[in-house]
Formats: sequence, structure tokens, C-alpha cells
Amino acid sequence: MGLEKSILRLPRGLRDFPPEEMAKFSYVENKIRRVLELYGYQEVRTPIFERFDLFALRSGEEIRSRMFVFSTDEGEMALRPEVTAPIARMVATGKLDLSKKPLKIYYIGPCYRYDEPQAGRYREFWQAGVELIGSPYPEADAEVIRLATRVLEELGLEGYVLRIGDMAVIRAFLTQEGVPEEAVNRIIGPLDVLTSSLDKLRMYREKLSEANSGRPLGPDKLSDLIRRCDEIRRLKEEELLKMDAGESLIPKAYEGLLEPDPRVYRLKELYEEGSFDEICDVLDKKAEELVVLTKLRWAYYGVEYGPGQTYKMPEEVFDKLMELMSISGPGDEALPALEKLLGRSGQVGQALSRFEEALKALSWFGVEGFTVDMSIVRGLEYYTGTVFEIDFPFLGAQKQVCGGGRYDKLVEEFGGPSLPAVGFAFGVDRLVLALERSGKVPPARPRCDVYVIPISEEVLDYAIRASEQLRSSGLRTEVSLSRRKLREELSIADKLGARLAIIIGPREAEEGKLTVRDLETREQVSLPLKEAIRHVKAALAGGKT
RNA sequence: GCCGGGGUGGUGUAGUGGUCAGCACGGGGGCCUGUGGAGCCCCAGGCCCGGGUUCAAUUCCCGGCCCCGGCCCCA
Repeated sequence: MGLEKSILRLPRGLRDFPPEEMAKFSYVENKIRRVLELYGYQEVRTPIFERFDLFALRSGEEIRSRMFVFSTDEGEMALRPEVTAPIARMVATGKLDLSKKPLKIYYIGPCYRYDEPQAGRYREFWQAGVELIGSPYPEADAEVIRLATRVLEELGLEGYVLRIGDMAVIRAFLTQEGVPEEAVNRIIGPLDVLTSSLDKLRMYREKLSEANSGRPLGPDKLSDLIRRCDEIRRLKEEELLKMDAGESLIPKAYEGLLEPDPRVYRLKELYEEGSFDEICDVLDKKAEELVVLTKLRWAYYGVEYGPGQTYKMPEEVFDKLMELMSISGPGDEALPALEKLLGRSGQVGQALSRFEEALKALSWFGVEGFTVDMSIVRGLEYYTGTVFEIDFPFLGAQKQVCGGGRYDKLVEEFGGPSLPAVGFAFGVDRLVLALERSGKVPPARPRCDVYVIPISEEVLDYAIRASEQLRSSGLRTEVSLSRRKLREELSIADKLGARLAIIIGPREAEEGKLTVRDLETREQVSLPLKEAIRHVKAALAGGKT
């Protein structure tokens, strides 16, 4: 009787790593270690779980449902969803030698999130990250970004997209416009959702207007498009109903902007009959409505940011913020645009100059070809300055392999000294995926180079002693533990990928020799141990790779 | 939460409303006694679960579970 199948089943989103798979991971991890140590970073390790509150401190109670939480007699614990907070805890509690400031540390280890798995997303995933703690200067930001691109280069991965933004600029702008500090995070999050929705709508629009015939979208995309439009329609109609009932806070004067448009119900038909122009028109309208709706809500309902506290954003501020977030392009285009929009004075000007310096420092490190993108707002609230992301577009939905930025307040918020910091994390699984998809996985190394075959039991003694000698001289050697027949052993040696077999029978034992057989050429010679070792080394060095 | 595509020995697969569900690799055993890296022979092992349709379901239908993708969200 076998065991109940269900107890053997791996929990959802977890994976085993057989040797072939593990080899790819080790390859990536080793590359990462080598690059980071080249820059003087040292590896650390933190526990796999910590107090739940440590992770909730910054991200809020809401993330409970996205983590693995369990209770113990010491209170609630959570499997770590990321490693920045534990590192900050380590620093804040004085575990690191601050006289070596800036601290340069890195980690590679598993993290856990209670999410629905899909391609490139698992409940247990590996992160490799860097934290540079104690330098407030732009060259620190630049070095950290350089580390990330250097790892990708060393892995031979091409076609990545590096986008850089700056939270300090955005925060300074909002503060200058009179937005309360605590409200800033409440604004940035939803704004990110808004801009990414607009991006999607714009993308569909482009695809439709480029192709005049055929099916440019595919069923998945089409249904997403319809869903998004319908979502906007729903929001809009809710508001109109409220207006009719006199319950809306938005003045009736805006009613015209929110007028219903029956075409949303016919999007599928329109698509099937090829009326793409019509759909584009609907998309334009919907995008505009979404902006107006959000703007009006924020202006008249306000944004809640604490118990009983709301901030009502003036429409001009909203417009300017949208404009700021939409700035994107190469540095020599984006920076002038930023200056034009924000000016050079006050905190905003300072933040902008700081951002420029970071980008300039990046060029000293030889990093080119990035995009300035003010809309990248990393989900986590603790970022205070430069933020960046690296994507491989060919990975599809889970294309982001790296994300990071500056977090100058975190250590202090954990009760430690005031230490500015900048860091990032790689998704190791996704790096492996990217490597596979671009055919850059190095060929697997065979289990051993030399396979020793004792022909009979009497020579086991001699064969094993000889194997030990081979190993002592650095040769990766297996000695057969299977007592099989010679021809089967040869077949196995071949399958294992060994380059050479060493055959040992009574003859060899008697003469004190080893018969070395080249498994490719099938040539063989009998030599005394020392010479055999030399011969093997020459063969291994001489052959391919 | 939503939308697709799938579940056949350990792995990869073929196939069928009704005989014994086929093949490859892998596993176990045998012939073969130091290179015949092969070959041959034998053995073990499978239609995800539950309902329905039917004389008969692994096959058709429905539901569930699971896996794989995509959307949302995130890293």
C-alpha cells in the first residue's frame, strides 16, 4: 500500500530542485556572489522567519493575508517576504560594525509569499539583494545600480530594460503643494494603479490603430480591454447615480464629463466587425474619464490618510502630478522636462539636482541606456529617493527581475541610528528563467571526470585505494559501487558524462597499474599510478572545454 | 477574484464508447564470464476524484481537485 497521495504532494507554489535545476541556480548564485564581492560586498544571512510585526511595521496590517503567518508562545511570526526589513533590523540593533561605514552587505536566500503561483511566481522564491548602508551620496545610488547591471552582464543576459525614477522629487513636489506628509503614500499607491491603467489603455489603442485588419489583440487582451472599459463605466455610473440622488460631493456641473456611452456594451461586436477606429475613440474617452473621475474624487471627496483625516487635492495639483508622473524618456529629454515642470527652487529643486547627480554618477560607472521614468513607484513605502527596476520584456507578466532604491529612513524607524541606505533585490528564479529563455544556460557539468571500474570483488581494495589517490590529486573521481559487469559499467560511465574510465582487474592489481580508457576515442593504456594521473590530467586539459 | 489549456505506469507519450490500454526511457531479473559501451528475453508498474448519459465510460457530459498559462495584484 502506498501512502495517501495527498501527503506526498508538494504544497502549492513550492518546488523541488533536482540536480540539473539546482545547477542553474548555483550558477546564477555564484555569478552574483562573484560580482558583489568584486565590489567589496559581504554576505550575511538572516532567519527565515521573524516577528510578524517587523514586516507589518512599514507595510501595514493588510499584508497579513499575503504572508505565511503562524503563532508561537512568543507571539506571531511570519516567513519573511523580503530581506530588507530584517537587514534594517540587524543594523538597527547594532549587529553590524558601523565603524566600517558604509556597510556593504548582500544576501541570497528564500523568501515566502502567500500568492497565487504562475509562471515566474512561486510561494517560495529566492531573492539576492544588496544593501549599501551609510552613504547618502548619489555615487552610492549609482554604484548599487551598477551592481545590478553588472550581474546581468556577467550572466550574459541582454535586452534588459532599466528604468529609474525618484521618490524624493515626487515627495518634495507634493510637500511643496501642501500635501500632508502622511497623505503622500496614500496618493502615490493609487496613482501608480491609475497610470498603469492608462498605459494599458494606451497600449491597446496603439495596437488597434496600427493594424487595420485581422485580429491584433487575441482573446485574452480583448477581454481585458472590455473589462477595463466596463470597470470605468461602472465607476462613472455609480457617481452619476449619486449625483441624481443628490448624494454626490462632486458638483453637478461636471455631469457632462461623465455622460454614459452605450458603445462600451458593444466593444466585442465592434472588434469583430473590425471597427477599430470606433474602439480607439471609446478607449480615448475612457482614459479621459478615468482621469477626470479620479481627479474629481480626490478634489471633492479627498484622500483619507488617517483616522478621520482627509486631504482634498486641488485640481491643478492633480494635473501637475499627472504630468510629473508621465515624464519618461532618456535622461537628456526627461531632465529638462522635469526642470520645466518643477523649477529649480526650494526642496523640489534640491531633490531634482540630487537626482541629476545620481544619473551623472551612473555614467561614471559606465551605465548607459536607461530610461528615466517618474511613474515607477515601487510598491513598498519605505523608498525615499532614487528608485529603479529592471525588466526583461520577453519574460511576459513576471518580467521584473530586479527592483530597488534608496530608503534613508528605514533604519531609524526601526529604532536604530539615522543611516541612509540604498539597495535592491534580484528575483533569482526569474534570472534563471531569463537565462533559459535566452539560451544562456551553461552546459551541465558531468558528475565526475573519471569513472573507476573494478572488474571483480578481489580488486575492490586496489581500485578504491587508487580512486582515493586520484581524488587527492584533484581529479573528480567516482568508483563504481555497483559490482556490475564491465560492459555495463562502461555504458554507465558514458552516461554519467565521464571523460575517462579506469579499468581495474586482477592484471592491473598484480602489475600495480591502472588501465585508462578514453571514452570518446576508446583508446586505452596501462600505466602505473603516478603516470596514470599525469595522463588523465593531460587528457582532461587537452580535450574540449 | 476572473479567463483559457490540460490531467494515461516513476518520467515522456500513443490511443480507444466494448477484446489484453500501446510505445520509449527508467526500475528489477536473466542470457552474456576483461571493453559485444551492444543485443535478446522475462517481470513489476498506469487511464486524477465524484456524479451523470449508456447494456457498456479511460474515452461523451457536469462538478470537484490538481497542474500549466494569462488577467488583476505583487517581488
